[in-house]
Amino acid sequence: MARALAPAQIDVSADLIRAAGVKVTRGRVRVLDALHSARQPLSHAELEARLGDPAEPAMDRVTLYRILDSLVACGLALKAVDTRGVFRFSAAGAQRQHANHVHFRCTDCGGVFCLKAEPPPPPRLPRGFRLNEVAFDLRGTCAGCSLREGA
Amino acid sequence: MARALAPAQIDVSADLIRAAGVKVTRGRVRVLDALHSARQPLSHAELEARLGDPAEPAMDRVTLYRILDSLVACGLALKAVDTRGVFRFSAAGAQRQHANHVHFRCTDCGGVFCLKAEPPPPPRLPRGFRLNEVAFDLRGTCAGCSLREGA
DNA sequence: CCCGCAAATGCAACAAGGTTGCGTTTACAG
DNA sequence: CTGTAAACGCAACCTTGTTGCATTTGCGGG
Repeated sequence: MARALAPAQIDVSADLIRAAGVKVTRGRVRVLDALHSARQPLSHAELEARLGDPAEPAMDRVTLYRILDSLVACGLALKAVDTRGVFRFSAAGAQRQHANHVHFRCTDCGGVFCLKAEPPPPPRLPRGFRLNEVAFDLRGTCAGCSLREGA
Repeated sequence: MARALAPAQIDVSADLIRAAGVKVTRGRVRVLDALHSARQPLSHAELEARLGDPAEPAMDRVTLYRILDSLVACGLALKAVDTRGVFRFSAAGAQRQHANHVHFRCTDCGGVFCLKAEPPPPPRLPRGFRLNEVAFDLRGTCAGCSLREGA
């Protein structure tokens, strides 16, 4: 799980970027790398913090926004908005592991829990509609919050 | 559809607010009224525009934020975030008609379609979890967008 | 009907998240 | 090696949302 920082991984990101048909720059490689090694979608602020880690020249705020936009535009990253209204970015493909899961969202603490159950088969769609993904989301109160409330 | 601006409707909002146990003010009544007569959740900016319509003193920006927060806090309004990361508010109850529907969201045009089908029974939850609402969301391309893409 | 107090309002200032314009640097094709 | 379009850095700006504080107002009780 905790993979060594082999230079090989950098090449993977670089190759992906090259294959996407855009210029390979250090910034893009670093950002895509960070997205790949993240276990959750990251906000702009979180990415900025992570990239400031090494002695690197700490990339510009605007540049990071533009890099993220370009990665989204060429299909290497995905952009979504969280419950606070902040954009979060993830490496394309990373979210596939959560597709077709059943999720439980706690309306109290905002937590998301993956249930083991398989999603039910989708109903028949009107003519011309093409299905891509199903999300079976249950909303309510999780065990922890139920307990605190009941007390 | 276009209902007359009977003063009766104002009283309905006022009564709801009073029943919720908070002070009845002109601002709250106007806002709740606007939310009730809206067909979709409204953003702060949209509400501000609608309320500026009559010769009313055009309520303060911050006051509108606080009125919305208070309506949410006492359960008369709901707050959600849209794809742009902006908060949208709706009168409580207005969305109930969409709860427990099956929805199809077009990832192309962003449109939401209500399907007639009933949502499948929810799976067994871990101990302590309390279910409140189920959302069976299908994502893909709607008929119109499929057609345009195929062309 | 008036009084008092907590709640609500208005105003100003601030903070975070995101965008635009422009001059400079850099990847990379020829 | 060189030219050029793309990417970058910087400064300024916009929108959305929040905080502090002084003033006004709803409304319960005298």
